[in-house]
This record gives sequence, structure tokens and C-alpha cells, in this order.
Amino acid sequence: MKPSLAKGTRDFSAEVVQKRQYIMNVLREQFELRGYDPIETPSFENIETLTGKYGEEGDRLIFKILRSGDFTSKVSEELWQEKQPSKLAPKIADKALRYDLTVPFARYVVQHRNELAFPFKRYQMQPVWRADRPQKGRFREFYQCDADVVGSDSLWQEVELIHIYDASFSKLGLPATIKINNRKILAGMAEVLGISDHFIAFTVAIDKLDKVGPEGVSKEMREQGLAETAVATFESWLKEGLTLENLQELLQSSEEGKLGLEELGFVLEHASKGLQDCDLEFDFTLARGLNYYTGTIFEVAAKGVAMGSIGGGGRYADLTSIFGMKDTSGVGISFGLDRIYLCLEELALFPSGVAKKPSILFANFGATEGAAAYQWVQKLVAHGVRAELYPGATKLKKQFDFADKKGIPFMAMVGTNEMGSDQIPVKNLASGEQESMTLEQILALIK
RNA sequence: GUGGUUGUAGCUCAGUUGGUUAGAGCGCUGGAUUGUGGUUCCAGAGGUCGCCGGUUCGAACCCGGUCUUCCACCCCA
Repeated sequence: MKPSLAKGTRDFSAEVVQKRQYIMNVLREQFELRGYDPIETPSFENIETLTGKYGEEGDRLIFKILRSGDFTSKVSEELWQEKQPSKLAPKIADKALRYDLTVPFARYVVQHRNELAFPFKRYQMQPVWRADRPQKGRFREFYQCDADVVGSDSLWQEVELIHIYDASFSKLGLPATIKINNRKILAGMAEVLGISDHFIAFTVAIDKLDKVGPEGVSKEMREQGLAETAVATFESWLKEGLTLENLQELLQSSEEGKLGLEELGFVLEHASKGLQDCDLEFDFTLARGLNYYTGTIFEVAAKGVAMGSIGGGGRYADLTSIFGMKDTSGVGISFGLDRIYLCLEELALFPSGVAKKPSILFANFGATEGAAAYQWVQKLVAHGVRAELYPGATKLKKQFDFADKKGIPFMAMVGTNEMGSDQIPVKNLASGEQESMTLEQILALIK
């Protein structure tokens, strides 16, 4: 059979893996500096753990895993005939690949609540899967790097997370804009407009403002079935401009809306101090589709690259209650590793030397010479130098080609003449220069 | 899920209005070159033209379906 990849998946070559590890190392350092501990959860969960947490669209994009054994036995003849995927799926699939890291984390917290110290802060860097159609910066398997804290409703957590975003992107040399909003402000707007029962439809419409403009939003609101008076009022709001000052007045009659503004004010005040290379901006159009968010919401866009969001997150006041643990508020952020990678690549921001380390290859001239060369390899490795012996005594051309292809910068020759010597010829493959060197000289050259 | 796009050697791509045996460059293997590569020269291997079906005397080329690639929408990291 012909080898091929499943749709939306990729192989990573050594160089790509090393660059990805570089990004993860930067993030890991920032997470750990702020007191977050690493955890991992399984790549698949019981299907009930995941369904219903991400909205209707999200449920459709969850990869479901067929039951083991005879999966047809649980399905009645009538159900087959109905051909309703939403009804049939739970019968034939009992597990699903994780869709994000937040919901499995909530499950983890509830299950381990007696062992954890709250507020519990964790980070997690693992792949997630979505049955989406691939396109630019969108894959069916991709990595998220999340930091979350559960068990504190303090807004200082939001402030801290914003500073993790800022420090990480600054360290990566990738300037970004952190957009922030609060779902309570959106809820307050819906309340004042009298469309609280169409809240999701309202956020979907408002989210499109920068893409389709004010007229487009009005059109979308009508299509979503929102009352004409609400559409008209919202249009007038947009004309005035939905600044924080204007919202203070507009949301006077909504307790929730006022609370949202208060929360946002606190976060903006404290988080905007001490930012390095990122901007922090209030954006009332930011909505986010995951419906477990209840307060602050974030989204990050890289500057100077046309790429979807490279990070997102927010506060979920009650996600754990689904799993039976009440009154436990959480807040977290996510870094989209794959998109950050694409941005760094496009802007040529990877530091040189990320992908390769200096190392040395010992040419193999035969059994006895090889044995002598291997002694040198052992000594160098003991000193922490990446060294290896070419395994076969093939013609030197092949051995040189191998070193070139692998990006090894130095080659050492231990032949019959050098077998008893404490000096061996070392060749710099880029320049072609060759010099006889002692162990100390080689160590100095490579380190 | 909707619309468009792509698929020919390991890689990047040619391939005329449908016409004999499908090409190039790079790479690969061997040789010129038995302990010093990158240059040069010679020789060679490598393809059911994504897959299935249809039209035709004849299909890489036309038609239908399907899978895949990339892009936009939806949604999202």
C-alpha cells in the first residue's frame, strides 16, 4: 500500500521538532516561574466528559472513537433506520479524543480534589484533535499549551495570566495584541437590549464586526431572529462607539453588565502596568464560541502576520460543577503552538542554533582503527560532546556525505598512523581546514 | 457542513487540438577515484500519470464519482 498521512495531520522532521521544543521551553519557563505545575491527561476521554461543553459546533467537531467489540449490538433496528448521527453516535461511540485541555483539566480537578492544594495552578502541553476541515494554520491534530488556575475568583489571576502571555511572546520576539473582554458585559448588553434569551446568537453576530462591518452585523442579527428594536438600538450604539465610557452609561440598568465593567476595569488597571512587547486592548466584539466562559475572556493575535488567533482563554466560574464540584471558579489561557510556530517561521524569528548543536563524526577505516576511534568517541561523550563513530568502514566519500547531510560540522580521522597517538586530525567540513588536535583542543573547539 | 482548488519519478515541475515506447532538473546507486567530501564526467535504477468508473479505434489530457492538498465561509488555536 501507498504510505500517506491522515487528513490534517503532519510528520515533524528533526529540525521542526527542535524548533517546537524551543517554543515549549520558553512557555514552560514562564509557567513554572509563576508557580504552575505540569500535569498530563489521557488523549481520549469518556465521550460524556466532552460532549455538550463546546456548543453545537464543537460537538460536531469532536473525534469519536468506535466502541470496541460488536458496536452494532447496542443499536436497535429503528435507530439504524432513523439515520440521525446525533442519536446514533452515543450508541456506537463511547470514547472521544480530547478537544481542548480545559475540560479534561476540570475533570481532573474534580477527581483529584482531595489531593490538590487550592488554588491549584497547572500547565499542560499536549495535542488536541478536532474534526475540522484543514486550512491555513488549522489542523486536525495540534498542540495547545495551557495554564489554568482553579479555586480562586481573584482577578489577580487574570492579571497574572496576561503577564504570562506578555512575557512569553516578548521572549519569543513575537509582538502580539492581547484582546480582552468580559462575558458579563456582553450579557449586560443583551439584557438591556431585551435579547437575553438569544445571547449566543447575539455574540455570534457581534463577533463578526471587524469582518463584515456594522451593516453585516445588523444583517446577521436579523438572520439570527433578533427583534428589530434590538437591532436598531444596537446600531445606534455602534454609531456612538462602544467605548468603556459609553458602556458605563448604557449598562446602568444591568447589574451583571456593571459587574463586568468593574471586573474589566480592575484587570485593565493592573495588567497594563509593566507590559513588555504586547499591547492589551479592550475589544467589545470579542465573544468566543466556547460556552463555558462566564467572565473575562482573552484572545491573542500576532502583529504583522495574517494568522487566526494564536492564543485564547477566559474565566469559567462553574465548569467543575458539571462534574459535581460546585462554587469552584477557574481561569486559564491557551497558547496555540502550531500557529505560533508558523508566525515565528514567517517572520524569521527563530534564533539561529535552535535546530542544531555542534558535534563530531569519527571516520571508520576498519575494525582495529574503528576500535581506536570509538575510544575517542567515549571520551568526548563523557565530556558532554555529541560524538559518534560512522558504523561501517565504507569509502570516505560516503562518510563525508553522511556528515554533510546530517549537518555535522566536524569530522575526525583515526587511521593506522594515529592509533597510538594523543593527537588526531580534525577537519572543519565547512571550511575544509584540517588540524591535528588533542582531546583538550577538540573540547575547546566544540564547546 | 458549504464553495473553490490541487494531484505526473524520492523532491520541484514540464507534457501541444486526445495519437506509437510519459520527460527535465535536483536527489539516489555504481564507476572514473583502495586514507580526505563538496567540482566535473560516464553509466544506471526509479512511474499501474491519486483511486474507481465512463466516453473514444485510442485518455496523463474529455466526463462523472471518490480520496487528498491548499484556500475561503462557518467555527476556532
